[in-house]
Amino acid sequence: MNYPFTDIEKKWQQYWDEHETFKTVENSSSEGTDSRKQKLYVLDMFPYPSGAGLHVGHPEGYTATDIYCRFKRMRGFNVLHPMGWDAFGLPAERYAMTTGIHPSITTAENVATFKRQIKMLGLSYDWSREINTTDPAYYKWTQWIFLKIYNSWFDPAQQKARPISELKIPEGLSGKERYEFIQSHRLAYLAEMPVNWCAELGTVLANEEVGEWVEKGYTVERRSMKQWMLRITAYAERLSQDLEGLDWPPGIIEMQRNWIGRSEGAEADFRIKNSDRSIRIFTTRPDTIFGATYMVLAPEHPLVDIVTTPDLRKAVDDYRNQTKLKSELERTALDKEKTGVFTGGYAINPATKKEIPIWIADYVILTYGTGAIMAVPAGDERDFEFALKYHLPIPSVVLPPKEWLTAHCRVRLTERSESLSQLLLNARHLPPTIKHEAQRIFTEGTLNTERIDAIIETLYRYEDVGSYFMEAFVGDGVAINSSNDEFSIDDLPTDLAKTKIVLYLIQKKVGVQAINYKLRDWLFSRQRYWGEPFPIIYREDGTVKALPESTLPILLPSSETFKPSPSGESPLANIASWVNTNDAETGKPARRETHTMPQWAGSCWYYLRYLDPKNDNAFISKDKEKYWMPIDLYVGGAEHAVLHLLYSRFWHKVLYDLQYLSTKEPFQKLINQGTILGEDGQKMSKSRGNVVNPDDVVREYGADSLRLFEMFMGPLVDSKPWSMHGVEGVHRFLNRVWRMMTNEDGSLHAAIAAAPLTEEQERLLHQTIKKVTSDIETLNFNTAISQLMIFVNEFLNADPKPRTAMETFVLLLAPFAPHLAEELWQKFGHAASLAYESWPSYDEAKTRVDTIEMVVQVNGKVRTKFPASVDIDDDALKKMVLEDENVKRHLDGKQIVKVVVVKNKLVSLVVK
RNA sequence: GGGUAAGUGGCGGAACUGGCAUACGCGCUAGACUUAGGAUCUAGUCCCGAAAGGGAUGGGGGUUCAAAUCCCCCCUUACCCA
Repeated sequence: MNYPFTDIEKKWQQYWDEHETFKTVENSSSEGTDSRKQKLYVLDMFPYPSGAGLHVGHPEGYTATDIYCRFKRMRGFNVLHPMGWDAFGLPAERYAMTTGIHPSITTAENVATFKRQIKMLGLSYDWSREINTTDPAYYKWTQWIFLKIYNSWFDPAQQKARPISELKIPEGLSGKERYEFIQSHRLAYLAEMPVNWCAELGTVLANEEVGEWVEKGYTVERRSMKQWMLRITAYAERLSQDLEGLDWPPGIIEMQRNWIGRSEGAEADFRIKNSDRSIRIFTTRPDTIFGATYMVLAPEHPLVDIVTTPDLRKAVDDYRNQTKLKSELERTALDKEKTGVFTGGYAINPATKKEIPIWIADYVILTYGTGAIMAVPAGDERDFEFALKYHLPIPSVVLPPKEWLTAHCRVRLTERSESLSQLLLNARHLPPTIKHEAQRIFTEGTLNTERIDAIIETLYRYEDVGSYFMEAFVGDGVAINSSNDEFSIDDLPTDLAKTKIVLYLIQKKVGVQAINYKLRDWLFSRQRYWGEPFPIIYREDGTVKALPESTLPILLPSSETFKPSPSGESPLANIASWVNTNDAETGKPARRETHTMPQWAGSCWYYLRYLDPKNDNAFISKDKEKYWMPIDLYVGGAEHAVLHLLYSRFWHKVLYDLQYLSTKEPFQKLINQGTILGEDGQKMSKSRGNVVNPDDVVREYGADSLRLFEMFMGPLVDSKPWSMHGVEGVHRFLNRVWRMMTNEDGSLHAAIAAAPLTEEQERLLHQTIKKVTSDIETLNFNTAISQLMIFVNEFLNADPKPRTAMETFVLLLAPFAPHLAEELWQKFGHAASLAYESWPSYDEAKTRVDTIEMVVQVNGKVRTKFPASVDIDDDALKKMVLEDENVKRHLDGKQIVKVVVVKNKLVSLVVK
């Protein structure tokens, strides 16, 4: 017989709703009430309400935080635990394009489904704080934050954002220059950037979508367009630095670091031959500059037009067109064959003063570094490969260690061989003396390892690296072949060589020390309908004007047309009545910005809005922010390890700099729940047909069983496969709990009585309290549940069942299976919900046993076990050990060399 | 190719700072109750062995009285980066 979970769950969900059991109020000390309560902000990453509804992956994290919150409430914390909807986004828009149903309608439906499903799980959210990023009352403030970002600049001296009004403007700038100076300093700025345009789909794609459509055979083209950028790179250093104090999984911190990709190096100018222009490059290895035998510009680099000679114009243009079709990933993949074309132009290497050819190649990316590199084929894998392919010289500039040379030499010099002789004859650049010496050693037959090493080194020093070695040496070594008539770094180890060459470049005014970040500025425009409109208009003269705060929100027009225009512009561009407006100040006509913000925008700050969701006057009140922030626990999928968390941290820091927030970082502690795989161990997906729907599970076994199983499967952070049998297992457990507590007719079990606990029962009770308490604290829910099972296995058939033990158990079970626990709690005669009952405490002394099983090892093997009283003194114990028959048998005729006693665990004898 | 995490029964997993490997659950086997069972209860369940005993935490080596746990090498898987 199943316990009546459906009725119970419905009943308590209704109770919690009606009594607003989980509604949270601030209790700042000024209000006086509950000021002793410590605040706790526990947050789930809010979902995108897709049409498919919840899958069993969602409840994993939600249940974990719910258990934690319910536990903490019972421990006297003032807990904030909200939920909301990240509801702007592409799928709704796509769906709209095929069905003609407005995204706001599908979104509302999907939210309703998600909410129903989440509510059916009995999660203790404070629903009065529910937010939705598509709600104008919400996105009003998203737009407001954008204005704050737009109206700020980054002061490098103070390393922080400041209001644009505090920007110092150089004297004597004309009106236009002045405007451009200001625009170029804003944290939000317009720039010509490539978008992923797919003509067949008639839409622009997000970077992460490109792969999917290209695979399906569509052509995705890079097309340049003026777009909004956010100057996140200004914060690169702080975003990297402030990871330090966070309680995050080390792997995630590492991923953020890699994404920011800080690298130290130098920038240097290479003058273009027959021109007064020069090409600026960034390199992490300025010490290899003497080995730069050609340059490579990104195909989109603005100087390409200047350096290209008429005869090569066509080849260059063709190549540039091809590049447009490639994604950045394709371009930079190491295993792809490198391609490029010569422009006909030359530059002067500032170190060697030699003319070197300028190429373009798609493996150089315009937005990384300066979009141009000095190619040092001996010191960089990609340059090496490229130089081999196009027969460019590969001189050595850093001497690798011996082992590297031997391992990577193309010729095996292990013995007298034709190859060596051939090698030496072919070597073109060896100084004659060395050549003779080598030949002599060979013919005289005194070729030993040492001499071979010397020959290999000589080849490396004087010959073309590509001819004799298999790859580029990218490590640190000693500089060679690196001098000109006024300067040398020869014989210096890499780190010193770097310093010295940078000083030289600085002195010559052709270079500077520089730090580069892989992080790019954030492309913040989307050519979409279903997103936040920008509070921006363009005046007739082309200048940008930010709309005043008082005009917010700028509402998304309720258009029937969602398709983008053929030009790749946003669908909003088609709505003339919306686009064409007036500048309220001058009354002159103006056009609205037709791009919308990316989905990340709303999720960048949602955690703040929960604190003050109804505030019409501010995005958040200072008091509330101060009371609740930072977030004490943030749980979500690892797929957001980089972008969402980075973008949020960036916005947070801007708002912090502008003194709207009191914390530098939003998410103090972060946990990534693992993926729940299908029953077959594969990722759950419709196409594999292994998707588990939580509705089915709840109908069949109840929400408490679903919750319990998701937590029992294994550690929260691991990925693990689903198992219906496993759900049945925990469901059986809940049935046993029910039978332990109730009679057939549902009344409180007859055996429950005010009886004293046996010593054993008492110990198990206290051990259970202890284990469950510490396991919830550390989020080890699987082992907490095991302990609850052990308890039930013991008490199920006990008679009498001591009432205190039973009531305590209900409280321990409550965070995991709250519906069942509430129902049982009521059966015990309690009128109110147990949500704020105080959590059971335990007595450490009562968790201890007084006899333990002592293990005796002889030479590392367990030979016997016997009961011994706790804390027995060593001498008495030894005596017992030596009297033991089994031990005697193994000691027979041997000497005891050593005795190790581990208190209350074991005795280990070493005998000979 | 680089980085990170992980590899324990038929399966999910447990084992605190090195101290009885396999808790808890699933599955399986036998039995009980039942008209019936995909309900419930009882017992058993790492491998070899009749037993004594021996072996086993991906593989190999090391440190130690003692290693799933610490160190070195290798293999495999997952994720991230290139």
